[in-house]
Amino acid sequence: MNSVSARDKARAGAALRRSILFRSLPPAAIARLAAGSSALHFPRGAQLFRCGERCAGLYTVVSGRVANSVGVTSGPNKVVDLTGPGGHVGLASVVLGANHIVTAEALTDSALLLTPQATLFECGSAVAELWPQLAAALGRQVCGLVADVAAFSLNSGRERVAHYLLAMTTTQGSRQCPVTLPAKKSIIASRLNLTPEYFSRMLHELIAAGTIAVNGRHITVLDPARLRAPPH
Amino acid sequence: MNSVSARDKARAGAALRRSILFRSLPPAAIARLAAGSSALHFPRGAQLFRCGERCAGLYTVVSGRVANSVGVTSGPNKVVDLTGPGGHVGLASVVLGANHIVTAEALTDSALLLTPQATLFECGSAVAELWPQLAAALGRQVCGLVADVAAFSLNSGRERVAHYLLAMTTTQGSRQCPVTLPAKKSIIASRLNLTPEYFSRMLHELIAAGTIAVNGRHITVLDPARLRAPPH
DNA sequence: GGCGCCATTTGATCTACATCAAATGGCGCG
DNA sequence: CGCGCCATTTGATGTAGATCAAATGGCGCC
Repeated sequence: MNSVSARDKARAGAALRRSILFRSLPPAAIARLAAGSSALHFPRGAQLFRCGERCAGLYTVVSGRVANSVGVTSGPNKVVDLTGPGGHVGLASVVLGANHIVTAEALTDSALLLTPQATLFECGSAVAELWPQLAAALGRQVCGLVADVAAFSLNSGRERVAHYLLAMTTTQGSRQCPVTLPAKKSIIASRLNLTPEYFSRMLHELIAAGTIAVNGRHITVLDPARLRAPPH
Repeated sequence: MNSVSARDKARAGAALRRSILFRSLPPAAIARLAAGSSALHFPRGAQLFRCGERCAGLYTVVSGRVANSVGVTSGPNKVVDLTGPGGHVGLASVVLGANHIVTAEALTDSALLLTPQATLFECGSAVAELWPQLAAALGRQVCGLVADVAAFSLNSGRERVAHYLLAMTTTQGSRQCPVTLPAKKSIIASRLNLTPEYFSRMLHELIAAGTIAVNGRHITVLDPARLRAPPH
C-alpha cells in the first residue's frame, strides 16, 4: 500500500511536470506539490465545483476536458473557457482565496489533480519561481479574456467562428489535415457567444463558400486566406 | 536639485503607498519601488501607450482617470476598463513581459508613476509579499473580466445599466445622494457594450419609471429595489 | 441489425439593439 | 453676454442574431 501511494505520487509528479504552470519548476518543487495533491476522477457530466462554492484548491487537468461556465445553475450556460490536459482550473480563486466565480464541469471522463491552497502557498514561499509562474498564468488568462471581450463586441458571429477555426489550425499542429473540435458544437457555440442554431448556419455558410469542409467534429480548412478576410 | 529629487521620491512613495497593489508592502519595499519609478504627466486625451507597443512598465494612477480600450487605433473604440487614483494600468503586460494588448488614454489630465519591469522584478525577489500581491491583483482582474463576459452575454442592455448604477452606489460610498459617472456618457456606454444612443434611451427609460434621476453626470438612485429587478 | 435518444440542422418569425440623421442643449471662451 | 463646439438626446429605420418549432441524422446499446 505504501508502494502504491508512492507510485501514485510519482504519477502525480509526472502529470504536474507536463502542466503549463509547473513545467519549468525544479524537480524538488514538483515533488513537494505532488505530495500535497490528490488525484480525482470525474465522470462525464459531473461538476468539479459550482459558482459560489468555496475553493478547494487548484485543479490540474491530467486527462479529459473541462468547461468553465457562468450563469444559471445546472448545465453549462455560457461557456467561458475550455481546458484540456496540462491546463488548470480555478487558478484565480485559489490565488485570491475566494469562492469560485464559475461552475466547472467535466465534458468527458476526466482525471485531475487537486492541489490545496495551503500546499501551493507553502511551495510558493520555498520556491522562488512559483509565484512568477502563477502570475504569468493569470496574466495570460487576462489577455485571453480581453481578447474575448474584444471579439464579442467588435466582431460579427461569422468572424468569431472564422477566427476560432483559424486559431485551432495553428494550435492543433498539422496543416491542411482536419482539426477536431474539442467539444460538441453547442458547447463551442456557447464559447463563441452564439446559439447552436446560428453557429450551425455560419458553419454551413462557410461550407457553401468552399472555405471549409465539415465532417461531424472534424473540420478541414480549405482556404485559410478567405477565412481571415470578411466576405466581399 | 538633490533635495528636489528626494522630495519627488517621497511623493512617489506616498502615492505608491495609497495604491491597490502596494499598500500592504513594508516601507522599505515602497521606498525601493519609488526610487526606481518615474513620475509622468499626461494631458487629457493623450495616450499612455497603444496596443501592440512594447511595455515600458507598470503604471500607477496618482490622479486623473485612464481608459483602457481595444479595437481600431486612435480614439477609444471599445472601453474595457476605467481606472482612477490608486489603480494600475498595464499589469498583465509587465508580468508577462509582453507587448500591450490594449490602448490606454488619459481621460482627464493625469499624474502617473511608471515602474519599469526590472525594478518590479528586483523588488519581487527581495520582498516576499510582492508577488502574491501581483497575483492577487491579476486574479481580481480575471474575476472582473469574467463578470463582464457574463454580463455581456447573459444580461440585456438595461440590466447592464442597472447593475452598473447599483455597483456605483455601493462603491461610491454615501447612500441616497447622487453618484457621479467617472467619465462622459459615451465612454460609460462603450464600457457597458452599448452605443451612446441606446445608453441614453435606457437611462431615460429608467427616469420615466421613476427609478433614477439624472442631472448631467450626476445620477441619483431613487429606487434601488426596482433597479435590481427587471421590469414587471 | 434495429431502436431510441440526443445533437444538429433547417425553416419561419421576431426583436433588441445598431445605425443614420437631425435637433437640442450646456458650457467654456472670447 | 453671446457664439460655437461637442455631448447628448430624439426620431426613423435597418439588421444580426435570437427564438420557437419541426425535421433529420448519427451512434451507442440492446
